[in-house]
Amino acid sequence: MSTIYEVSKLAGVSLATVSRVINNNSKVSDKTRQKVQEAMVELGYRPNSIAQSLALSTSNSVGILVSELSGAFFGQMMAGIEAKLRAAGKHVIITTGHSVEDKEKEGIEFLISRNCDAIILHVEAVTDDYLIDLSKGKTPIYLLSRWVEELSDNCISLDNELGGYLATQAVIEHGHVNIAYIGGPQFKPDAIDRLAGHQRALATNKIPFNAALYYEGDYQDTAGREGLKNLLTKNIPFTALVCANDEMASGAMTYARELALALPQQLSIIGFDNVIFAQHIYPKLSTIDNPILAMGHMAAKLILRDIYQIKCPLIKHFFKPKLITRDSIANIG
Amino acid sequence: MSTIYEVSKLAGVSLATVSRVINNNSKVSDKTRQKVQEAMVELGYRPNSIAQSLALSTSNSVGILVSELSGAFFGQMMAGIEAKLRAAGKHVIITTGHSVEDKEKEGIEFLISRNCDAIILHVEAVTDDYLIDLSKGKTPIYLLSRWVEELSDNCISLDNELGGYLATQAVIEHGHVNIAYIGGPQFKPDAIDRLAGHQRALATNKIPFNAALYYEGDYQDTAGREGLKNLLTKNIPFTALVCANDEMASGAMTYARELALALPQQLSIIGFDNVIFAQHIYPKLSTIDNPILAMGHMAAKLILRDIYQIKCPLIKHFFKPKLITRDSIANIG
DNA sequence: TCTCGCTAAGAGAACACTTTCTTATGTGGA
DNA sequence: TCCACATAAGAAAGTGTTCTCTTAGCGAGA
Repeated sequence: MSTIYEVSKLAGVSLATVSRVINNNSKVSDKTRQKVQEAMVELGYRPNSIAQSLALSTSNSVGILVSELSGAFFGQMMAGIEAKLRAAGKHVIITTGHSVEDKEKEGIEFLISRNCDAIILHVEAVTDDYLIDLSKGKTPIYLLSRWVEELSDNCISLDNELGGYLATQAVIEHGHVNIAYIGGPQFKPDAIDRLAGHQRALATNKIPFNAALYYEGDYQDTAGREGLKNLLTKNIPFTALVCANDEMASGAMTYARELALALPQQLSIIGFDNVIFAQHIYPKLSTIDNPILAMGHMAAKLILRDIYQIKCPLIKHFFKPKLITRDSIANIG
Repeated sequence: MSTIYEVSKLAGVSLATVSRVINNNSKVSDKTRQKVQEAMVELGYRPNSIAQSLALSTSNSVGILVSELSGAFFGQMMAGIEAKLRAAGKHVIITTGHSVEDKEKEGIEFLISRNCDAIILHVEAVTDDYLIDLSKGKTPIYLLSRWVEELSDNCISLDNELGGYLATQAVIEHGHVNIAYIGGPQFKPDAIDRLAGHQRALATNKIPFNAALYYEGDYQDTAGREGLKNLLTKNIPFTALVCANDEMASGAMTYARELALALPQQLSIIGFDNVIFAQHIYPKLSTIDNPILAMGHMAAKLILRDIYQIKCPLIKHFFKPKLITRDSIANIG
């Protein structure tokens, strides 16, 4: 790869002048500009953005840390962020944390050490204190789908508790009282909140929470299957199953059908997230809409505003989920 | 952020010594090492990998360019690559091309200019010649899910033609002769190959290809719905529908059910890719397994071997798809 | 014709590291 | 006791940019 030095030599000008042509942030005579541009073309010159980053200590790129690269939820999230940022000419550097503390920290350090202008974090294992500490550093951090009071200006998050409440409430309104719940891993903040919402809905309706009708899954489809299997072994009858995400709801539904249960007549199921395929499973899955794409957009807008001084109207930090009614809940009683 | 200079001052040693401690590639006495390490801890020092990159012109990271960040297929692909690379201590920088030429080129340039040690490309809009040209540059490139003969050592790809053939053949073996096809965008190599495979299967079985039973979709679920709607308006009877991916198959299936068609009795459907949710739609979708996760692993192994000299046995460049039989194809006649 | 003032272009430091070359220190053998 | 040698540590150059000073050159006004 040719360097700015070679260009300057070929064009017969100084380094500074070549730099001025590249960034055209300062007057350069047309004649000189032309000479330089011709030299750049001839050498196939491309600025080395590593060197630019070092000199500017800025990189025109923002880091994203997600738990996983696969899964409908993370796909939407990354796509949401990237679309807005790319439209503004910014690049995105993505890495993963796999929901384990060391890897999350390592990922964060990687992004910071790459001179990202800001980083967007979807972290689950790291503590609030760590994040607060981190926010005092040079690189601004933004939290997606996690709420830390002290960092609230930099948080974009969903009211997961409300979502959990709405899901269970929807099922109750169809007459169900015997309700099982397959939750997410209880070290993840959203999983905790969704469960809390479920319990609030039960309490509001004077239905006792029965720990035997609770199963903790890992948000994978296989956990839906395992969860339903496990719950059924207990021989406590239930007519509705609330799942903390759509993947687990799908897994449970598939397993229920293998058992020849009539759906939704014999078992009503509701999910959470409203990922695209929720409308393609049968019966079409009722669920809670998680506007993760919009939240991704919003995180990007926040950064565009704060970091790059591009004005973005309508900033919103806290999103409300809403119920999506489809065909997977039956009336009872 | 503190620098190596501040560490050296605090520890009372030279820059070189600090660097030696960081990289421990040279003898440093235990006493000095300890002093330096204490200074690093006290200052919360983290090496700036941008500066390291510049000095070393290497970055311990590999770039990935995908068409989209969302979608089950890309999720699996990214996850496959990342898992293997991360296990070897390498980082991944992901960006997107959105299947449009300019954006693909821009993404590639971004990755190259970030000093990636190698880049993995899933590109669809850029020409073979461009790629061949690119491969002559300093940064090694690897192509995933695309075959360019001149670059075959750096390609990992699936026999899409065979996959298309297997899908249609599966349907024919169930007695179908009136077969519709919803393809992918015909500028994408895999979409072209899958269609070619479909046509070969028809030809092998002496079934003429009827252009009226072909619809070109965009690989999204909505295209499945639109495609089926469009095909039905033509009033040419068909009993089976082959889709070039699972998303479109799901969309078509959902629409078919809305029309109250009995599935699979009145319409057999087969997809392609075997994404996770294919087993959760109803009837469970028969499809063609696309081992994209394994292919991602393989791309990573190839790079580990070529670039980082980590020996990886069992390199394989060309993958064969296979038929996954589930419940979405009915016997006929 | 001389000088003032403006603009285009150059010189060189800075960015945070790595690494080669060089020097200082200490050890062991004669 | 002296010298050779090994080894730890330092000095300084190099990596490819940007950017702040500084200077050269030119036109206009007196």
